[in-house]
Amino acid sequence: MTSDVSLAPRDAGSGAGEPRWLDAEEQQAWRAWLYSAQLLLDRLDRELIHATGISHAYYEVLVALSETEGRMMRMSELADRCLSSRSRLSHAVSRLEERGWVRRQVCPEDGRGQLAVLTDDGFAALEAAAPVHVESVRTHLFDQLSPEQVAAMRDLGETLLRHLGPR
Amino acid sequence: MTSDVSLAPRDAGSGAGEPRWLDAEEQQAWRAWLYSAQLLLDRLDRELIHATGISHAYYEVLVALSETEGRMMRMSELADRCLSSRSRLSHAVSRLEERGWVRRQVCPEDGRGQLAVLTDDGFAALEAAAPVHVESVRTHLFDQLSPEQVAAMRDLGETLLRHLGPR
DNA sequence: CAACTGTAGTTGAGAGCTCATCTATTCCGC
DNA sequence: GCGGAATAGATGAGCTCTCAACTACAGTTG
Repeated sequence: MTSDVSLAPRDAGSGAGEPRWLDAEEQQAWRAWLYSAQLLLDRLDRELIHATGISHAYYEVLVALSETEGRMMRMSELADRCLSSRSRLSHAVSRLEERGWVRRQVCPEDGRGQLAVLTDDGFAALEAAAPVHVESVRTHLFDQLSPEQVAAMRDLGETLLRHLGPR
Repeated sequence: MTSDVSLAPRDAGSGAGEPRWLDAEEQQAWRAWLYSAQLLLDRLDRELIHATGISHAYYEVLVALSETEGRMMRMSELADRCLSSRSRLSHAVSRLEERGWVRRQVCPEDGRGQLAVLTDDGFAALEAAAPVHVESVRTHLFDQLSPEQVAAMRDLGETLLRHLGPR
């Protein structure tokens, strides 16, 4: 009844075979997953922005950089790690540059390439944001789940990643 | 090692108590969930846009309207159902109106209110999009999961919704 | 080493979202 | 039934993301 695919299935095959509609069980599972994912992502993003001024997307850029030695990374690699398009990352780095948290540097080995480098200010901003973010994740995710549910969450995520992931 | 909270915890409590950092297990679970959720939402959205020109956000508006009798709903209620802000929905409905898929109508019971009404063209667009979307959901989600995993997904989603959900 | 092809990254226009603000209407207390 | 508070929704500026060029360099082939 409450589903995104609850349109009455047409009976005459209209091109590509009969759609494989979801049954009631599947719809409830799908809806629950979709709503909870949207709400959780939204909540984490908002809390991070409210407390630190950094969106989750930008936070991930800073984190990725902070984890490399030298705190620098090629733009393309950084885009991949952040599940971001090159264009999106390029814009994002430009804005992080304006804040003084990242700077660009030509890549020595490849004249086409650019290295994004995390500045000390950027690292400091990340250090300030991390405790806030981890607390959000605890509050809205782990504190709500039993150990078995956490295991199931991991299993689910890894299963889907094997299908969806580039890595 | 590969985490968004893997910054070295400072030992001196610096204001709000020691952050409850994630351990390795938790980080893997969190990463797997986050990446898979982002990739799945992105994939579904793109496939829907590519095949039908409707983004998932707009699709949900059409679906919500199609499920009511009279195919109409108050703006606020529609916003709630779509996990959307009022402003966002107002903009969205304006664009759907331009396409001729939705029209606005003053609410009889409340002079302040507006009813969003799904037009026949809008319903037809939805009917065309639904099989495409359900096939995406099947391919990238249900086809990848065992029945036990589907049950776990539902359980997870519902648990999180009890905490996050307004409803 | 000249021409072609592929790769890395940037840019700008346009679409969608957020936030603050604004208008119109209803509800409530007196 | 009047004045103030609350509610419904719209609007516009600013930011982010996407998509389609576009520039610049690298690698490859003759």
